[in-house]
Amino acid sequence: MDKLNSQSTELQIMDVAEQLFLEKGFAMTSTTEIAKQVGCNQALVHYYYRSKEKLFLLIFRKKIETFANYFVTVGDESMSFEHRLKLRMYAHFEMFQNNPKMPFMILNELTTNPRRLQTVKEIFSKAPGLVVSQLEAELKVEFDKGRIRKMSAVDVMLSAFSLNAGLFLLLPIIKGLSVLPDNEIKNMIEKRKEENYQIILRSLRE
Amino acid sequence: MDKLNSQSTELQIMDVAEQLFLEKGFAMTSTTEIAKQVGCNQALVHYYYRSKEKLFLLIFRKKIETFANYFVTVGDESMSFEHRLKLRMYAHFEMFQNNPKMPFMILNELTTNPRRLQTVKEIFSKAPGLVVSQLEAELKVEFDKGRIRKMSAVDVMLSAFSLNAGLFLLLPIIKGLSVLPDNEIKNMIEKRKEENYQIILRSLRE
DNA sequence: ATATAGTTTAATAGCTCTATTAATACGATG
DNA sequence: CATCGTATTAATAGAGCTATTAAACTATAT
Repeated sequence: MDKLNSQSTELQIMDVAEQLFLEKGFAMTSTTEIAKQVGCNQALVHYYYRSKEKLFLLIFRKKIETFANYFVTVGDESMSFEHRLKLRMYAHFEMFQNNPKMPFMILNELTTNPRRLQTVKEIFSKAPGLVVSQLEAELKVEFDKGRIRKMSAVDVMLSAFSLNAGLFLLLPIIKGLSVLPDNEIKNMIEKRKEENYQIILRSLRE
Repeated sequence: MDKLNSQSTELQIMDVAEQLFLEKGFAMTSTTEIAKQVGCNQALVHYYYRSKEKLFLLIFRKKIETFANYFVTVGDESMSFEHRLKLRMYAHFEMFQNNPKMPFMILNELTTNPRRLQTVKEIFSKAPGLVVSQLEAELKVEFDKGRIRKMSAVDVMLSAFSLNAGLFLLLPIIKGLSVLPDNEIKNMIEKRKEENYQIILRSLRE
């Protein structure tokens, strides 16, 4: 193995682990495989991170926090409702673009291992219904102006989330079934960013 | 263990396996656990189904076929475009309602184990682009009438799929975070069926 | 009652995985 | 160069898992 790697072994382990956990999930990834891919002894994984679980939680927490942080993006009071909606939708989408495998990892771990919901609860406890009630208020203002139909913030968020996450969840399958040539995929993703915003916007129109 | 169960052990094993595979995925489910939950010896699982992989594939194929079959639902020529769209969206949604854990299982297995894409290809090879081109044609008719904006069938299907599957993928998390009281969940699901149809319909409006 | 086919069990081989331990190599510092 | 802390390795305990095998059980037909 080339030991010319600039990074410390400790960080390399973390990086490789992140890749593998994202790709195949906690259960399907072994510390042996991580070590092999780093090119070091398997004991080193435990030397630095004690246990597979602890190493995983480090990475998982980071992802959840990235995810949670997105929610603070609010936009400016002066902007139109449409503009603010667009900003949010784009920010959400771009977070997934930068972490395309995050949605699957989070979904996978929370579904197969419900115990992990606790971790999420803790991290989200800070800003829980705050975002929802914020959006709720904005929707009410627009509704009172007669600009949009009556719709709950939870519903809007659920739709937006499904559309954005859905694309990235399906991406490996789309690629695998080679429905689209590789070079057009990037294209398609970029188009879906605007499309998803449009869908949410139109779904609100009276 | 009560051996008064009406079903044969062979079928019981299949049923329990289906539950567990749906719940926790292939990797996280052991034949030992299946046997324990059935109340029989672990060797029986292999006696009837040879290997864990073969047992899994039996179940996985069934799910994929259920999924693929939905696509044939077309609707009547005489109906309006809206009506046909509604029929399809509802059929799709109801298939998920009847198999709420199917989306996760399929997604999980195809993502963590790309080798399984082959299985899907085989099953889908029968009616591949047929459904897409069918919808494409219908969209063109409506577009030519000036009733809807220009949009590709793939885009529409991706959106519809994301919205419908998204709800059922998120359900365990929504329940786990106890965002909603248990009795209101059924309510919410039923509302989302119409809502998702509305979203797709509105996304098409010129 | 005995033979026979189909079920079920206990035991275990063989594998892989996590985690630990003790020994060794490395590298900086005094 | 001797020392000391850190990094790394080999070896292995201990657990769980899949799959196989041979023996035991059960029911049914002759």
